[in-house]
Amino acid sequence: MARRRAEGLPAGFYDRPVVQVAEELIGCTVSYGECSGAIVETEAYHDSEPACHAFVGLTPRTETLFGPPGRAYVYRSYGIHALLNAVCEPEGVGAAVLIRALEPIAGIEQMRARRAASGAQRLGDADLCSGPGKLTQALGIELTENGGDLRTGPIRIEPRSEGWDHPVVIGTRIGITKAVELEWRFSVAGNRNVSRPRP
DNA sequence: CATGGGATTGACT
DNA sequence: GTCAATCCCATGC
Repeated sequence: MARRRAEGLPAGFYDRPVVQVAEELIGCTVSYGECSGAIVETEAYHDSEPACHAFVGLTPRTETLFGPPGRAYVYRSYGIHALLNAVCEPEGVGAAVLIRALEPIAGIEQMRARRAASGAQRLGDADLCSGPGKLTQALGIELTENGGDLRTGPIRIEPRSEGWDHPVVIGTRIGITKAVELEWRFSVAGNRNVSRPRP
């Protein structure tokens, strides 16, 4: 059997309940330009709960969220950071998985250079992509990538490599003020790239 | 058209 | 532990 080529996840992967997709994205690979990393932390958001941007309904901002699954939703947070999400569930449902942290795989020196250019002082490997704002900085992802197809790029998400076997920890989402009780955060147990606070 | 609030990070007490 | 930086956009007048 031919070795699997690096290619996007199947088209139907994202067209499922967002919490399930969030868990299964752990271990998958995000790549952009020369840089790539394994997803070690995610959170799910759904228009049925108030922490989700799509809770307010269809607006210019949430257009991507309500669009077809498998696209990138990139938005600016706190006026400073770009945050990367994977749109899920059928078109017409506003749901997405926030990619919160990566374990760097390729392009590490470029990641370090970009993080340094953004003013970061701590630049160990575990400081490059250990947060949703950090990883977009490190990869150089901007708001212009909003709406891009995650199967074909420029931002691409690829399946887990064979033999991925790390326990996943479930917990509550971080940094939100509404629907704080939902346990929709997933992370790789003990991984140093997971953002703080660790579950 | 004015206002206010963030799915964050880094620096500082 | 606290706090400011800084942009987009939803909301309300």
